[in-house]
Amino acid sequence: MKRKKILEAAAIVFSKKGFHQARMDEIAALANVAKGTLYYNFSSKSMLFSATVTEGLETIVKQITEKLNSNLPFIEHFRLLIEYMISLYLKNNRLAKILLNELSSGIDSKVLAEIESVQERFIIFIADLLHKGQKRGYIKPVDIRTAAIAVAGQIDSLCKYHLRNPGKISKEQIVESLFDILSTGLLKPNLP
Amino acid sequence: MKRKKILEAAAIVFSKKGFHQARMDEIAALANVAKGTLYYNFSSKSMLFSATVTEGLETIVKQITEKLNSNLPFIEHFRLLIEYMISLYLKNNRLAKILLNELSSGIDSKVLAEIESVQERFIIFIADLLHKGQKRGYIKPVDIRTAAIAVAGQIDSLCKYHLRNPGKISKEQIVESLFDILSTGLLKPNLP
Amino acid sequence: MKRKKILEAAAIVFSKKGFHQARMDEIAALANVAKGTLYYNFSSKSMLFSATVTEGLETIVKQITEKLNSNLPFIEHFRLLIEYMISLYLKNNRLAKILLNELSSGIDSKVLAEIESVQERFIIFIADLLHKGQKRGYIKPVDIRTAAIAVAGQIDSLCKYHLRNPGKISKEQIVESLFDILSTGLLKPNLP
Amino acid sequence: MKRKKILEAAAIVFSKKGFHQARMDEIAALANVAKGTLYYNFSSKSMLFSATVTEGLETIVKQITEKLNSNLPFIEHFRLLIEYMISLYLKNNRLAKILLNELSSGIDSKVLAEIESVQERFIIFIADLLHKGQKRGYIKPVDIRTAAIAVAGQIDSLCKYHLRNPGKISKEQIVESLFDILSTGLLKPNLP
DNA sequence: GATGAATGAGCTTTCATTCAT
DNA sequence: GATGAATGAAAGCTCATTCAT
Repeated sequence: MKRKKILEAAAIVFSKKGFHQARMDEIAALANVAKGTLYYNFSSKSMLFSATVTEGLETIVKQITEKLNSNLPFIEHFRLLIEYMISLYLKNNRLAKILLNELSSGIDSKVLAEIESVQERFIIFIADLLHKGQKRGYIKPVDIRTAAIAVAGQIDSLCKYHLRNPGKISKEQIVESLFDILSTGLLKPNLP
Repeated sequence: MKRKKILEAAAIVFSKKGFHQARMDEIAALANVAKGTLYYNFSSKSMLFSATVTEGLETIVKQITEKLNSNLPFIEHFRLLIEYMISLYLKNNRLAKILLNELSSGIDSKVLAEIESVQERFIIFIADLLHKGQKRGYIKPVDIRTAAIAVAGQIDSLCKYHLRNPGKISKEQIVESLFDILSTGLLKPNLP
Repeated sequence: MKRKKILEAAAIVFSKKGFHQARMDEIAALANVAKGTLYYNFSSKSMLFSATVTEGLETIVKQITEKLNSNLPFIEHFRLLIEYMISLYLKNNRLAKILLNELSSGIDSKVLAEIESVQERFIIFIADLLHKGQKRGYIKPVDIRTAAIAVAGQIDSLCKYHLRNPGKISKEQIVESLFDILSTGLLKPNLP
Repeated sequence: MKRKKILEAAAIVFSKKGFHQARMDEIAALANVAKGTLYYNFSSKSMLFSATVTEGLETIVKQITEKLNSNLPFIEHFRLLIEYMISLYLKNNRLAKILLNELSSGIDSKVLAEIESVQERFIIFIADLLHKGQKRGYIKPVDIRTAAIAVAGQIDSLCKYHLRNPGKISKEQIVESLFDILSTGLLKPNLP
C-alpha cells in the first residue's frame, strides 16, 4: 500500500538531504502521495525518520548475515565482510549515510535515542564478526568495540569520498586498500 | 573587531548545530552583536559559514604543522600525528565536525565548492605527511590518498563515539587503538 | 441505531470543546463508529451540530415541563423552576453550554440561524413561565423577555463558575442566591 | 509603534471570532502588518491573546473606577455602576466578550490560567463594589461573590442579546430592567 | 448501510534577509 | 559602522471531507 511507497521515498530524501533539510512536501511528491497521507501513516516527521532508519537496518543486517554464512578460511571471510559492507554502502548508501551520520540536534529526544540505538546495533554487528575472528585466533587482542568503530569510520569516509568524487577511486581500490590497511597496517614490517 | 567576535561565535554555533540548524539569531547573540551586524560583515549565512570554515582550517593546520616540525624517528612522528589530530578534534571538535562532515545540500553551490575544497585541503595535508613517510621508507606502498581518507574516517568516527558516550572509551585508548591498527593492522602476523 | 450513538457522542464532544474545537475523529471514536459513518448519517459537521442541539433541546424542555405541571403556589413554582434549571444545567451542562453560549462565527449561516432559533425557543420557554406568573399577579410588570434573558444569564454564569471552581459554591448556595436575588433583589427594603 | 496596532487588531478579531477561530493572518492584515511582525512582538498566538486580555482589563477597570469616584447616594451609585458596565460592554464589547466567555480548551495552560485570573479579578472588582454597599447598609446580607457572578452573568447575556438582535431591546431598557431586577427582584412585594 | 485510507486547503510558526535610522 | 524592527516565503502539521470497497 502507500506506507511502503512512503518509506522508500523517505529513505531517498532523508539520505540526500539529511533529517532537517528533508521536506515533507518532497517526500510526499516523490511517493506520489498527498502530504496528509504521510501524517496518516506516520505521526510526525521524526517518527517517519525513525521508521525509515529502523526498517532499513533490518534489511541490511539480514543481507550481510546471509552472505557471510559461508565456511571460508577467516581471511577470505574478512575480505568478504569488507567487500560486502562496501557494496552495501554504495548500493544502499541512502541508509548507510543516515546510519553513520545523522545525529543532528533538534530531533525529538525519543527518536534521537532510537537512531542512536540503531547505530549501536550496527556497531555491535561488526564487533560480533570481529569477535568471532579473535576467538578463533585470527585477530589481534585489540579492543573489539574500538576496532569496530574504526572499521565503520573508514568505510564511511572512503565511500563518501567515492560518491563525492566519481572516478577518482574505484570500488575495487577501496576494498583493496581497506583490506590491506585493516589486515597489516600502514607501516612496513621489520622496522627498528 | 566585531568580525572576529562573530567568527568565534559562528564556529561554536555552526559546529554544535550544523549549517542548517544554526540560526543567525543565536550567532549574533553569542557574539554580543546585533543581527544586522552579521550582514554588515558577511553578505549571507553561507558566506559566514564559508569564512568560518576556511579561517578555522588555517588555524588547525598551522597548529599541527608547528607540532610536527620535530626531528623524531618516523614512528614517533606518526604516533604524534595521530595523537595530535585526536587532541585537536576533541578540543576543537566544533570545526573538525564541519571539516569532516558537513556537506548538506541547500548551501549555495559556490560555498559548497569552497567547503569541499577546504575538506580536500585537509585530506591533502594528511596525505602529505603520509607521503613523506613513504618516501623515507616507513610506509607501505599503498595509495596515499586512500589511506589519508581512511585515517580521517577513523579519527572522525572514534572521536564522535567518544564525545557521544562519555566514559566508554578514554582518549588514550583511542590513540592507542588507532596507532595499533594503522601501524600493523588487525590480523595476527604469521598466518598461513 | 448508529445515528443515536452518534448524537450522544456529539453532544458530549461538542459541549466539552465547542463547535470549532470538536473534531469529527473524536466524535466517531466516542460513538464507536467509523468516521465515514458520521457523513453517512449527517451531511456535514455543521448539520451534525444542528441536529445535536435541536434534538437536545426537546429533551430538556420536555423534562422541565413535566416537572412543572404541579399545582403549587407560585413562589414554590418559581423556586422549583430555578432549582430545576440549575440541576439540568449541571447534569446536562453539555447542552446547556451550547444553548447559552455557542455562537461562534464560521458556522454555515443556515446552521447558525438554526442554533439561534433554538436559543430563542429556550428564552421564550422561560419567558412563558414568567408570563404566567405575571398574569396571575405574582411578577412585577417588567419586560418579560428581558427578564428571561437575565435569568438565563445568571444561571449560566453561576453554573459555569460552579463547574470551574469545584467546591467554592455549592449547588444549594446557587439556588438560594439566585432565588433570593430574583425574588427580592439585592437592595434592602425601606431605603430612602 | 506596531505593538499597539497589533493589540487593537487582536482585540477586534479575538472578540469577533474567539481564540481558536481567530486567524493570525486576519489580525496581521487588520493591523496592517506582516505576519512575522506578530511573532516579533508576541511569542505565540496564546501570548498575544493573553496580552490582549490583560492589557484590556486594565483599561476597563481604570475607566469604571474613575467614573465611580463620585459621592452620590448609594442607589445612584449602584445605578451608575450598572449603567456604566453596560456602556462599557457595548462600546468595548470585544474585550468584555472575551472576559466573560472565552475559556475554550486547547489554550496553553499557562495562558488559560492567566485568562482565568483576569476573569477572577473582574469578578472581584464587582464584588468589592457590592461589598462597600453592604457595609454601608444598602445591600442585603447575600453572599457577595455569588451576587457578583450573577450580576456579571446578567450583563453578559443581556448585552449579547442586544448585540445579536439590534433594535429588539434598547440600551436604556437593559439598564432599567437590570437595575430593577437587581434592586428589588422580580416578585411583587407583599405576597403571602 | 458502513468503512477507513486518502486527500489538500489552510493553519501556526520560523528565520534569513532588508533597510531606515 | 552598527542597529533591530519588520518582513514574507516556506515549513510542519491538522482535520473536514470524499470515495472505492
